[in-house]
Amino acid sequence: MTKISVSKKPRGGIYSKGQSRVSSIITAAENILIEEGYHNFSLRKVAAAAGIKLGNLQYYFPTKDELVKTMLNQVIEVYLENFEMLRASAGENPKEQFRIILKHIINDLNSKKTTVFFPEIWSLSNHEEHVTQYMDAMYGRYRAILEEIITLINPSLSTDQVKRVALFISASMEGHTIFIGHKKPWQKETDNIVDMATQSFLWLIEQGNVPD
Amino acid sequence: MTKISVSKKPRGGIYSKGQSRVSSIITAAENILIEEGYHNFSLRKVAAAAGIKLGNLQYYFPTKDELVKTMLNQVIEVYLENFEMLRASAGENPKEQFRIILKHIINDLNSKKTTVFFPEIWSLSNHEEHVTQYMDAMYGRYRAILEEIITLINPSLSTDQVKRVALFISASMEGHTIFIGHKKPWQKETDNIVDMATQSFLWLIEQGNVPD
Amino acid sequence: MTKISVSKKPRGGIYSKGQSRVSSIITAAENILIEEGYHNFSLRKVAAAAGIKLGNLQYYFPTKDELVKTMLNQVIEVYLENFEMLRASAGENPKEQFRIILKHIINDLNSKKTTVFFPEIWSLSNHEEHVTQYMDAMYGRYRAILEEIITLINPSLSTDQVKRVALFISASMEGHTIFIGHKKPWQKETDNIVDMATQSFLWLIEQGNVPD
Amino acid sequence: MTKISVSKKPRGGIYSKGQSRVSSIITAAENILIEEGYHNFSLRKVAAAAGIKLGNLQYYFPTKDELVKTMLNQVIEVYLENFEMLRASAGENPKEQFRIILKHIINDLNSKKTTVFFPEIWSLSNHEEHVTQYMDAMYGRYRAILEEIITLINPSLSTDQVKRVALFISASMEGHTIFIGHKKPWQKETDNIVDMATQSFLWLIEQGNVPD
DNA sequence: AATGAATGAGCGTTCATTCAT
DNA sequence: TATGAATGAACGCTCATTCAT
Repeated sequence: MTKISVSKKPRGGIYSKGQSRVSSIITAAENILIEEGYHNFSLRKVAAAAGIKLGNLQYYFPTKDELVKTMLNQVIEVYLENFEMLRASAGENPKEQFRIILKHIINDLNSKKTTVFFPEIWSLSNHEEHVTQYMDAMYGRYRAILEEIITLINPSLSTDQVKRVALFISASMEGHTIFIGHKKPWQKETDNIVDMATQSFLWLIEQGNVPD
Repeated sequence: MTKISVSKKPRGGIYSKGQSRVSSIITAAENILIEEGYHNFSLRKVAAAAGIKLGNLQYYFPTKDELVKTMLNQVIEVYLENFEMLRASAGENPKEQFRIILKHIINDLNSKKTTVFFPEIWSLSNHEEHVTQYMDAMYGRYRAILEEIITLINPSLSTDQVKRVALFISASMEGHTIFIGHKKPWQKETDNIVDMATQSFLWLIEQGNVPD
Repeated sequence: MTKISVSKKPRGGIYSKGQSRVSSIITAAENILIEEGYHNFSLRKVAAAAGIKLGNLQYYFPTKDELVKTMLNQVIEVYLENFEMLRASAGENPKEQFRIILKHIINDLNSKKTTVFFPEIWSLSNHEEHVTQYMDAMYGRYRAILEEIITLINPSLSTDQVKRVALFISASMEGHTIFIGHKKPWQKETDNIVDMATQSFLWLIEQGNVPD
Repeated sequence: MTKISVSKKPRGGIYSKGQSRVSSIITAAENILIEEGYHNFSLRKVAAAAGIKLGNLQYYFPTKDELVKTMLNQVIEVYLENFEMLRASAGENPKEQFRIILKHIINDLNSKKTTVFFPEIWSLSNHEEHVTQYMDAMYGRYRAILEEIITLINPSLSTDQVKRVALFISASMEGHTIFIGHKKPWQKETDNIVDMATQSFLWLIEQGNVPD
């Protein structure tokens, strides 16, 4: 469960003003990415959104790549932290935990940030090596949690079987982003999707006939 | 099942020269999109890849939008035509048809074109209105086929239930693009994914407990 | 009173279809110039306005210059022909003729065509040699008519005095284009301008104290 | 007598380098406009004339419109300031003031800048809304000065009569630009034009028979 | 820490022109 | 006659980046 860190850390860590600058820049960058898409993402727009001049933005993030990396890392980190917190607070009954987590994941797809950010990451990961690494690491940690719960639900599954079914489940859920996400045509079906997902995935886990 | 057509057709009707130019431009555009991603997609690159000058490309496609629309429409059309042909030749046993179609869809994710194109479309659809329309229409036709087969497998499902389960299945399968697609880390799991998908989706259809 | 002619005549003189093509092109060109100004005047726009393809337009007018020359010549010619017809039908009393002609000239400034065309010609004449020639020839013929009438009104003026006062009068009237022309703020003052012009110019002619 | 100001100011406030850059760009722009005409006016040419790169020019003037507006505003401003200074130093005798001012205005038409700039403005004002505004405001201030003097010469004229005769006089004088301006065929007649203008306009004012 | 200034490259687009059909 | 096809140049503009202040 390796944590990915940005090679050259943004400056201004000590001073609280600089610190807040960095985070306000990241926030601005996230907004631009969400509103305009990566193909319209520019440092000038981020600077304007952050209320600073281009030159100053580039004092904190010398290159565009630096900023994008930091931003993606941040988004992913926050996303996973929330997810891990959720798992920690999900109670003791494994099947109940599973239900809660599925529900949370699927409901989260409705948020604008998730709806827009993830397709950008998927698209970028096909063209930018370092994004691929972030993404794979993210889904690794993500699946790790599913794997834990799956093992609790059906301890007779082998490690490989668990990994396989976790992969199947996580992949299947990601796919709903483009159908029930923010402003997507099937958003109102979210609860029904949760229902069908819980049923069929639990059946797959419990029934145990997973390829080995 | 409306077929979407491009409003302002590209030139090149009378002479065969123009006809082939148009298709070679589209091919070049697809390649650039696949190799570089939409954020690096430029008319100059497409023209170079097509072996013509920029000015000539813009004789056939007066605006970038025109070209992108035509290209997306083409890719989607070919994709759906293949899919519809497959369904037509899939034999008589509904469950067998379902198996074959799932297998085809999931195997298709391995191709570079599918792996790269679809995330670009998903991403673009969040920022460009007309891409949203293309995409929604495409998935509409795509699900229509699934709905037919689902009805054959379990005729006791209501229309709404059929639509719901078709949505769930198609969405779930799309999600695998980013895990088992071309050069993705779990490509070797493709067959196992087909197996798990077939099992769990068939169970969901047959067991009949779909939200209504 | 030299008549300016286009060096290379447009083709299609014999065939009536070709003939009308030329004139419909000229009409289209005039409209584009009026609506868009010379800085937005292009062969493509003219072709579109004429309802033909660019290639065909350039069959009749091989270069942009050719078209512009022909168009300007045409506009000027029609303008002068109207003016000369007016003078021919203006009655016998010289002062009355003068009044009628002033009134006609000034009223003509209200028309969109005159309001827009002439400033374009003035502007172009500062940068394009051949336009200067057209323009000077036009104003020469224009003043010739004024000179005739001025001589009739006050035969005691020398030739130079007549030329001088005709120059002063014609120049003064041209200036009103930008104030009382089509959509100009003082359009409603047109009649009052006619009144003041007639009074002061007649006084200048009759009183006879013109520099010699 | 509203002073028109440019909405989005060009950069270059703090450092003197930027300040002088702005004015050298404006000068370059004026020269290009004068030498080439607006239909040949391009940012690349202006940048080259200013001895800077295109990108740098656009750092100071983000859009072409911005530059053109600023340039026109500047030219007009300087023109009016000179005119107002002249009026302030024109002595006490109203008729003498009038003579001096007419002489100045008409002589100014001989300068290349005036000869070329004004027809460009007239032409542009027919196609670009904001140029119309600049131009109208300019002539408003211009006539205001004439109106003052006219009132002094003949106090019995009503406000409307004064405005009317000022309009007539200023319009008439503008018209001479295209005949006695820089390199125009009648440049040598300048003094005679001054003479005729002074006589006839003074007569019109003093005689008092202005439409009301 | 922040802004000003400048560059060079690339973008989508428009255009006059030439030549083949 | 008329259109199709293609080119090369220029346009206004956006951008990431560098460096001075």
